[in-house]
Amino acid sequence: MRARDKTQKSAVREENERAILKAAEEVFAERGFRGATTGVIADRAGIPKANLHYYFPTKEALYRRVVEHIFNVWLDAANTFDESDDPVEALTSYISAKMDISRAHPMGSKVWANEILHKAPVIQDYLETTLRDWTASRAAVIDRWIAEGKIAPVNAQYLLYMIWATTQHYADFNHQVDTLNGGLPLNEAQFEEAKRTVTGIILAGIGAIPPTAVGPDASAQPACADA
Amino acid sequence: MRARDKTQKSAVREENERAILKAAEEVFAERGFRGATTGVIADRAGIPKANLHYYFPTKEALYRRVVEHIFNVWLDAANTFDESDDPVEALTSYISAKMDISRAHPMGSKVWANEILHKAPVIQDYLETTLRDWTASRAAVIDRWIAEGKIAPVNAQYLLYMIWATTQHYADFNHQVDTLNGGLPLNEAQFEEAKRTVTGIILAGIGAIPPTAVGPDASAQPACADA
DNA sequence: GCTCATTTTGACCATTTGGTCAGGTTTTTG
DNA sequence: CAAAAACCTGACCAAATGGTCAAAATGAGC
Repeated sequence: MRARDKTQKSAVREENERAILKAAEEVFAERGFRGATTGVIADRAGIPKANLHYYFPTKEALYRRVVEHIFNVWLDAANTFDESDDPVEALTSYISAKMDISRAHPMGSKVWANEILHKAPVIQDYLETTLRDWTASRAAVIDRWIAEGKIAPVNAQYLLYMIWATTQHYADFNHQVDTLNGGLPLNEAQFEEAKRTVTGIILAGIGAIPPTAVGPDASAQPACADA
Repeated sequence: MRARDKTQKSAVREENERAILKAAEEVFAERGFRGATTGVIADRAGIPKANLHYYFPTKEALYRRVVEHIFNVWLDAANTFDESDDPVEALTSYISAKMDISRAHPMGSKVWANEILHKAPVIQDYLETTLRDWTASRAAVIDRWIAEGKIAPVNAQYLLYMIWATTQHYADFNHQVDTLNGGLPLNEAQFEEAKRTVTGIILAGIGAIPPTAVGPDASAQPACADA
């Protein structure tokens, strides 16, 4: 090819980068940045190590691309928060989206966790810009719900942390969860129950729904706790 | 010394092992198992690397000791769960203890998180014995509270995960929490509010207390959510 | 089929790192 | 005090690993 549009990637490049990034996400998640070796990543992508370095000059550049991709997936899920202005609907869909990502995309969550654990050497700027802005604006939404009497007064920031921690636990700590489940991954029904439990406790915890009203099939007595 | 009691450690050995283990916990937390080097650990402990290897023959043996120590700290906190048979008291003291550990002992939590993230190569046996037993017995307690009508029916296992995830978040993700707090660690008042928020949402979420009744100073209207 | 950019790869290198070892010093004990 | 045990450490080594490079293969456009 003589003069390709510089923004256009050749098919082979596209395909190789995809394979490398997929392998890299797995290996970085399993072994951390230091524990991951370009040799192993290349093997898993089915190419020689020297070829990997042709596409990604350094291990750090590759890692950066992986983390950026994960951050974008995370941002997509974050948008479900805005699907409704009703706290029950908004939080239900947000929690559901985050739980689904934990199940379908656990490697990404693990890479993120690893990065934060090691003081975010690569993504500190994201934390200070995009994440900080997102968090502040959603905290404002929650504060408005409180002002409108839709939910009980709780600290919005710490509520968000609670949602993040709980949903991501099913990705980051899935090995522990699996072990405590007899060594098997949660099946579909178990995972749905976990999702209902998390959603129910959060929503009841902020007074958006009565306790025990977990899930749409909640027909039990409305149960005001101090009755 | 000719014939020291084999279970008795000399003072110098005691002191050196202590310094090494302290340094090791920090370095393993900051850099993970692979990222940590015996050289850096020795430096931070103030001894030559060869001396470290005199006390701990291999890096893995040292790591194992660190993880065992952390597990014991964790078990101590776990006992606060049994201080009372009242769900509000028991869960309040348990959550409080776990939050305090996250604040005072974050390195340990991070080492644990790292280990689980990497599929627990060293502590799999603990997960399958001590942790599994502890979890099952406390789940039974929670189920009894449900049967006695003290709390709403929730899945005990997933409730426990929620408590672990939320409390440990303040240790494992403290860098993210700090960044979203303007780059500064949570001060005493903020941390206490986080603790109250977590406790309040959990307890209200399972119908043990009414929403908004967060903390002992809750004198606001009792507010039954569905009123 | 010629040209030239792109892609591929085995061989290689410098650095890092876990761990060893021989010989030394200090402490305990009889 | 003498011997034995415990402790200390600089120098060293083999393996692993991130990255380079030169030479070869490939393929698009003329």
